[in-house]
Amino acid sequence: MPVHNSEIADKFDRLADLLEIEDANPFRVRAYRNAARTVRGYPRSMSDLLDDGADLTELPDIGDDLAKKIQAMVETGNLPLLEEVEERTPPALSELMKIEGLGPKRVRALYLELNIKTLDDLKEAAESGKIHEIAGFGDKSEEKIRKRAEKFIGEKKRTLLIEAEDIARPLLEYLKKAEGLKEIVIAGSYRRRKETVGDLDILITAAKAGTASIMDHFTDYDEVEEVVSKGKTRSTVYLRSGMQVDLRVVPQICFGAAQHYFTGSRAHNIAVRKMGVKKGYKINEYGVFRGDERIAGKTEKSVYDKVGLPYIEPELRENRGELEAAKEGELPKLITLDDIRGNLHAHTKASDGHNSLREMAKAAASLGYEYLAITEHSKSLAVAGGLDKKQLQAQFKKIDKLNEQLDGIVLLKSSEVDILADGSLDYPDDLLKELDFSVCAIHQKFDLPGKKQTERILRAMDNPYFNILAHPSGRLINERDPYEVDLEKILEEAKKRGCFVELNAQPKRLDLTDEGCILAKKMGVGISIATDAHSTADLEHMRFGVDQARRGWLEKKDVINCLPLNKLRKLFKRN
DNA sequence: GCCGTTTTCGGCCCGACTGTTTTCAGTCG
Repeated sequence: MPVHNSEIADKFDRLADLLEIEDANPFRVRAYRNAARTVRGYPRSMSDLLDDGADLTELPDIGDDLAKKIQAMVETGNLPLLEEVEERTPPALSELMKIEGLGPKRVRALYLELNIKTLDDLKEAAESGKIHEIAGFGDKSEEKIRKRAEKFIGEKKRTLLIEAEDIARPLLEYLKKAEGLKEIVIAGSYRRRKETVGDLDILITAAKAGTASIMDHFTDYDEVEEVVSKGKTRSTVYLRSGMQVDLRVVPQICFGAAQHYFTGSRAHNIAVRKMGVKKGYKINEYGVFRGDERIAGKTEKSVYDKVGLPYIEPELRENRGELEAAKEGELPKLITLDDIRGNLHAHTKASDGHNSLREMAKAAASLGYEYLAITEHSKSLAVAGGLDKKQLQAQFKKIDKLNEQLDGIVLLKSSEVDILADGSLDYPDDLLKELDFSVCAIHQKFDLPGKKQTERILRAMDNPYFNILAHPSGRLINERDPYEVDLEKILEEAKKRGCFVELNAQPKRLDLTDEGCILAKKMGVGISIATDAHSTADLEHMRFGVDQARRGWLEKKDVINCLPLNKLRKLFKRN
């Protein structure tokens, strides 16, 4: 079983935590964290890169030493240095650092003074009142640690973007009523449209700095459960939903610089600030400074301008090559929702959807689409009301009839055809021939070994009536891991065969991932952004798909459902 | 441990808030 990038990154992160607790050189610690970030976010697996004979030191923040360590982990699964460090410093200490308010220094103090090694040790010490006796800890610290250790449940789950929107919307409306407020924007990963967000970063500008009344208004919000910190320019709270919200208030003149700063990503910001340093500037949330002189910061564009770059869209700000592309004038012109001309994956009552053909058609037409494909499940997927041959042909007749009555939109005859365990398709060719095109997907046997799963999909693509591979990883965010599959191989073969890959826009799927999109684009495989709608309301999830596509650098030309219908039909004819 | 238009050593992004402090360390983002 090949070692995943995430496993390598986790090991580096754990090593960084433990070294930090040991009071190692902070820059060395940071080097491991940077490497973890690079590896975790890299679109191809380290194992594949090494197979191809790639030089890992060409990756950002990976030097000779870390390249060797990565190679060792790929080959043996082990990181000997981590094991060595774990011999002398209890591994569970890195868990304790996840508790709010406990960093390396305090975890170290707790360990050295009270021999606290685990969460249980910590709870016990807090209960018995031993903690406040340590130098640097007082009654308040002890009480906070006691409370937080008690309800600590480990890794905090990130929230789906669509759920974050539901939390943010009423909060935003409430905050807008604050006195003295000029502008308000949600920054952070929410603005970068990441598929999940860890917290909400809200930025407000006010006529004057240090507007205490705005902070009071914020912490008075009736969903606030706990105020973690509260200052003049920055406050943090937890809402009842569990969502952490950070609010920052800056003067209006700093809006652009602050927006840039709080939108991140961290890696992108650090890289931009480094570029500023080279030019003799200091960049922070208040602006761009040359010495004491403030030379930019009113708009984000002015910040980029000072480091010699064009404006970079928030979705690209991950330090995944956007700065280099910007320098070269090669930034993509990102796709927008308006570029979408149709939707190639939708269900009706005939299988497991909630609306009729006509209702779906009308809803799609009202979104301005030229076409909507009806893609009921195929016969093997009985749990989802899969259609047999007769039922499918009956539905096609209905579609033909409805198409005669519809104006401005065309329903396409399709099906979400199951890819069976052996790689064959769930309908015979003579039936598949009747489809305008097919959307093919895996719905069972998720746990095949990677090689078999990949072969299964390749075998399916051999069928000349295979057009689009739906939700290619099968993952459900926070619920189900992706199945083992060699995406690069699949994309390579899809390109050869004239097949396409879906970016499923369901907020829980968003499958392809952003990194998958980057890879598909690089390999020249066309993408269908499709909602997999099971109701008329689901059709509007298209915007999440477009968000993800933008994070994946996709342009209008990379997305097949930006084409008019006549051109799209030609794409589906395989020879 | 990484990195280099200040290039193989000597730097490494930057500011706010809290608590325990008498001027700052630790933590966080």
